[in-house]
Amino acid sequence: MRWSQAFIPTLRDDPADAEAVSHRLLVRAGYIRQLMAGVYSMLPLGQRVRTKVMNIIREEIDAIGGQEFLLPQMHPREIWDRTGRSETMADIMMSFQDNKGADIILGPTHEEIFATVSTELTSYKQLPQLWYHIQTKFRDEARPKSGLLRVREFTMKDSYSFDIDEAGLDLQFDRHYDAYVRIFERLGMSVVSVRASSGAMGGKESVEFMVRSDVGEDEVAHCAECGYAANVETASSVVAPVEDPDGEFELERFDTPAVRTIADLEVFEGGASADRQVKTLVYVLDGDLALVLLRGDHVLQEQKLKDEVRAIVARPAQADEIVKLLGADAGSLGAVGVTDVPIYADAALKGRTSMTTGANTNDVHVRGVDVERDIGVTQWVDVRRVFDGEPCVECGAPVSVFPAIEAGHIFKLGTFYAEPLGVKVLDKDGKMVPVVMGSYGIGVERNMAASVEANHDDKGIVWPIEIAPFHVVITTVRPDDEETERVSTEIYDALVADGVEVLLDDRHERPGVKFNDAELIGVPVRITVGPRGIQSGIAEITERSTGVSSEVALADVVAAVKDLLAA
RNA sequence: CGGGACGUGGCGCAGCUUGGUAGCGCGCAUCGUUCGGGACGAUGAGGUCGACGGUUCAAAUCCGUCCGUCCCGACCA
Repeated sequence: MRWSQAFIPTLRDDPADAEAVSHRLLVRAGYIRQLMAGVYSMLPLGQRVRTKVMNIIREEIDAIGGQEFLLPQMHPREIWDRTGRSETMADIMMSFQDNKGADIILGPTHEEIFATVSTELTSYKQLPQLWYHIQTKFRDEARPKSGLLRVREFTMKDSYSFDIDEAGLDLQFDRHYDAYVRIFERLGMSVVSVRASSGAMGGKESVEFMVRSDVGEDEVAHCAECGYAANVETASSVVAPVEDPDGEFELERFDTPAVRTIADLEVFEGGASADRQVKTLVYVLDGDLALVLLRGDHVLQEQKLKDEVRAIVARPAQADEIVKLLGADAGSLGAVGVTDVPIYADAALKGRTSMTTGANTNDVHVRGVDVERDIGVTQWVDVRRVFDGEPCVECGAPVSVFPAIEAGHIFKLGTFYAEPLGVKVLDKDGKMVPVVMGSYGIGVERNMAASVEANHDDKGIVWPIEIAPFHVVITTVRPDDEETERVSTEIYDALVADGVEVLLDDRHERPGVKFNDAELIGVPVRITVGPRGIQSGIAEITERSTGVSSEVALADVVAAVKDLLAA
């Protein structure tokens, strides 16, 4: 491709308000343009990279036995009603009515549709199966952000495995795990795999692949010592023990005028330090009120709560709901004597005595609380958020908590979809059994952006060779010079004949402009051809990643470049 | 969904307080001089000032409504 004929609209100014480097660079270097919130056009450079990312994924999934499908983007609502997800995922679903008035959903994912196709499986002899497609997904995210990292329309490779039993699922799951590791490696990213919450997906076990990044929206707790890694949505850590005073204590109400927070009570005369208070939260879990108790200095992790009590929707109760239930405002709440709603207490409160908590009367607290004696705990749970530096549950070393981009997510679904959608086969004994499923997702454009987050410098993008839009850029220093044009075209033709993807920068620009643009768009290898070099029979080869240049005899340029690319 | 900000040539912005019919930088076109790390000069093209409504002799500017985009938070496979 000759640059003078290519559409590569590079910009000198950063786009306004771009907070993620990858977004800034992809826009400036002419890869993408925004059409509306969370919806992007791929320009030629972007589409070349996107295609390469998809091909890498395709290769790796094919390599573990995947069969490629293409399922539709429009789904009849009824199918989603059957699994209940038209309810549970309602807030992110894009939908419309066709001209007949039928409800159509633009697929946010494809479990239901693959499961529908799979009802044609009839025998255990047909299993295992591994099906996938690479298709556009629509998710009406409340807040798209960070360019390609969080969008409303995107491409995803999602695969689905079908097995006769758990053992088969485990095998397919492990194969996907390895395939994903290879994919991320080829995309130039180091990932940490973490235990995750499966959220609205149903099923039980899931693993997320996380790329550490300041613009990531998830948080990972990771122990460098033993390798423990979990999304903070499921992570645990060791609780620093607190010594309670010896002896039996009676419940004792006392006035605490104007005390409304844990911190207030800490400094109040006769109060208690945060770790000797019981924090009482009122939550609405799938429509029902419940109390959630934590140690005063601990923070609730909502997803952990949802997982513990198997709730789909959780929200803090509103002020009026709280007063109606407990008779006091937030700030004076306690669980002592409460019997009419479930009480979920965090494990860190177990065995604690002489604690202080609200008395369910405004401006009154109660001390001397023995948690197990005085509170009717329905269920002990682990719902505490993990913080950086706390001891690892596995080995005791301090864990680090850092933000990360979720690059891929794999799930063991079990029979969550097979049951309602009737995916059943006859087993060896002629018995009808539900098929055991897994699902495995990886977002194409998000991974493009994540790769840029991981591979850039102050000059621009530094693509790994496998996904670079072009392998080589030939920068002609004087395109108007006949010899330069002839020599650079010769090199270009020779490389192209060898299957190398080359961009010939024949634009009539000053060299500085062309060098800067080449670096900005991130082409891995640059060949500089100009009259000065031709006179002494050489061209210059520069590696983008290191910036290192070497002068090579014109006759050896093609071989030298191919060596570089192969390395 | 709550809070905040913004919307003016392709891109980045000023002008709005105090109404008088639009300007700067970059980019773009032509010509010339340049040319191994973002050149310079001359000439030129390009704008329903987000939309609709109102006030006014007159609206980018004042008022109202709506739409859009971004940021913080909530939410989120």
